[in-house]
Formats: sequence, structure tokens, C-alpha cells
Amino acid sequence: MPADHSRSAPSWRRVEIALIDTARRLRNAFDHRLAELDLNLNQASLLAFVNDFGGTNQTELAELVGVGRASCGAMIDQLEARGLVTRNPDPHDRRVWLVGITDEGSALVQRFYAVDECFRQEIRHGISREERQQLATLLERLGTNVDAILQTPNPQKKSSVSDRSE
Amino acid sequence: MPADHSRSAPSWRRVEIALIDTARRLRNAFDHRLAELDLNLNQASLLAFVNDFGGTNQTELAELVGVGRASCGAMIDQLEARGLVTRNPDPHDRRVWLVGITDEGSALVQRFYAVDECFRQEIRHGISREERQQLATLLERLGTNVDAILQTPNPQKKSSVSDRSE
DNA sequence: ATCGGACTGTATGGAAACATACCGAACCCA
DNA sequence: TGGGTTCGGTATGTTTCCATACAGTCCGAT
Repeated sequence: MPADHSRSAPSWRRVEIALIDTARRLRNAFDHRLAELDLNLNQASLLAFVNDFGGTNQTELAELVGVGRASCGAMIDQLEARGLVTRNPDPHDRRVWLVGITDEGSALVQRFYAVDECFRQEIRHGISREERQQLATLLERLGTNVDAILQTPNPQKKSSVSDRSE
Repeated sequence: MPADHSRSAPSWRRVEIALIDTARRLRNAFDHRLAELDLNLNQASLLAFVNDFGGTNQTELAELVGVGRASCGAMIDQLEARGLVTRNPDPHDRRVWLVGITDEGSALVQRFYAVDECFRQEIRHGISREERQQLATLLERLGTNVDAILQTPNPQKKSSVSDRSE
């Protein structure tokens, strides 16, 4: 536990780090609760997306969940092996799989919703709706700034040969 | 990029998920910038802690940075191999290493501070000091709730064989 | 003095995610 | 009708982290 932070807040350790740290613990707590369903948060998210949206290809799912295409494929492998989702060929494009939910998967999503509801209730203890709204707004703006940075090549990169064709 | 979220906000996807997602991108952006120093965020944090606090044992460092002891040891191995930190025996306890910073490490921390300053400035674009303060407060409260959950054994655990003796 | 418990650091195996490279399929545009 | 480009999915290797188990050390109770 990060309990005693008497020496843990030097000048450089500010909100951004706290956000990353809180998110990590939040994810751990989420996973902890979802262990009951033998799912982690990403798997549960994927499952819920498939449940809500029906036939979805893997690349889109990867973007929605926030992982790479390879990782997403591996996740689908696992869920498919457990009989929770199915891969159906897209009649219009022989490259893509349309991922669909099974009855069993759908049932598990319902249980996920229940766990999620309970979890969220505990997490939000002492935090008002307005505050959550503010939080969402701030996160949105932060995300915008972050994306701007990620799209910047880099101030000065020092990775060996900087081969830029233009 | 999570760009087009036109279908990415079903009923269950709320603030908590947005927080985790934003934190992930924030971390990526941070690492992206720190690549210039051949450091990731955890390494930089560790280095800064050692720089600010001097002789610190590994377990304490692990808690401060927010990783396990084993991971922390591995990180220190790397930093030590690069001549950025040193392991000195504790005269009072032969189990512990007191991790100290080298001149080279201290110099790198200064560069880290510079990168961090610049990064933070970009990240905070359009976000006022009061809003950051609010954000910090909310994160603090969220963290408290999360810790409460993590300390709860679990509602109903179903982890196969919960063997105690062997 | 010594025994058991608690703690520090390390070794090991495994999970999750990424970046990269690749193959086949689809698309585009002459 | 071709040929180059783009795109979906997968294979591969690496990185990072964790959980567990272990050896060495300290400390307190007896």
C-alpha cells in the first residue's frame, strides 16, 4: 500500500503521476473483482463491446478496447476457446472475421454488468455526480493534449540513425 | 488512436474506464518523450527518488515507484549497469542495499527534470491550476476507495484449489 | 544461546502487451 | 486487366511486470 507518502511527493511528482498511479490501482481493483468471472478488464470490455455491437472486426475491436491488433487477436483466441465468442467470416471481405457473442458469452456479460455496477458503487463513494462529470471533462482535455504529443515525432530523437525520407 | 468514439460509449463505459484509458496514453506519451534519455517513466521515477532521498533500500523504492520488489531489483540492475546508481551495503543490516545516485545519474535526473517540465507544460494546456487541484483531490479520494476494495479479500472467490499447506 | 517468525533481496516461470514483419485479400487507378 | 498500395489478421521476438518460492539476515521470546 502506498500509505505513508511522507517522503513520496518530491517536487516533480505531481498530478500526472498521481493519475497514472491511481489508474493502475483502479485497474488492479477491477481485475481483482473480475477474477470471480475468470476475466480481466480488457477481456470483459471486449466481450461487452461484442455483445453490444454484434458483428465487429478485430481491428475495430482492438481500437475500442485500446490494445494492438495482435493482442486483440490473442484475446479473441482465448474467449473463442472458452466458447464465449465466435469468429464468422465476413461475406463481403474474405480477410476479416466478424466476431459475435454466444449465448454463454452473453450470459457472462450480464454477470459482468452486475459486478461492474457493484464495483462502481463502491468506487464512487464520496464522489458526487458533478465531480465525476468534471473528472470526465478534465480527462477528455488531458487526452487531447496527450494525443497531440504522441503525434509529434519527437523534439530531438537520439535513436541511432534518424532516417527520414523527406 | 481512440479517435472516433461514435460507438465506443455504451452504458457501462464510464469515467473509471476513461481514467484508465487516459492514464495509459499519458504513460505512453511520457515514455515517448523519455526515450530521448533512454529511460522509461518507472526508471526515471526511481532515479529521481534515489536522487532526492539518497540511500534508500529496494523495498522502499519499489513501494514509492509502485512496482513489485522483483521488478524494482531488475530495474536497479539495469541502472547500475549503466553506471547511474550504486548499491552500497547497509552497515546496520547486511540484507539491504542502500541505493545511491552517481554523478552521471544525477546529471541524467537533471535532464529528466527538463523533459518533465516541458512535457507537463504541454499536457496542462487548457487546464487551470484549480482544475488540476480538483483532479488531484478526486484522484486521492478514488485511490482511497480503491485501496479499500483491494484490501477486501473478495466477495466470492472461485480460485480453484485454495491450498494452504502444500 | 537459540529457535521461530518476519523481512530483504533474488531467481524463476508465466502473463500481457508491443513492435515488427509477413501473407493473403481487397482496393485503386490507370 | 494488370500492378502497386493499402488493409485485416497472424506469427515472432522482446519487454515489462507479477506471483511465487527461496536463501540469507535480523530480531524477539524463551
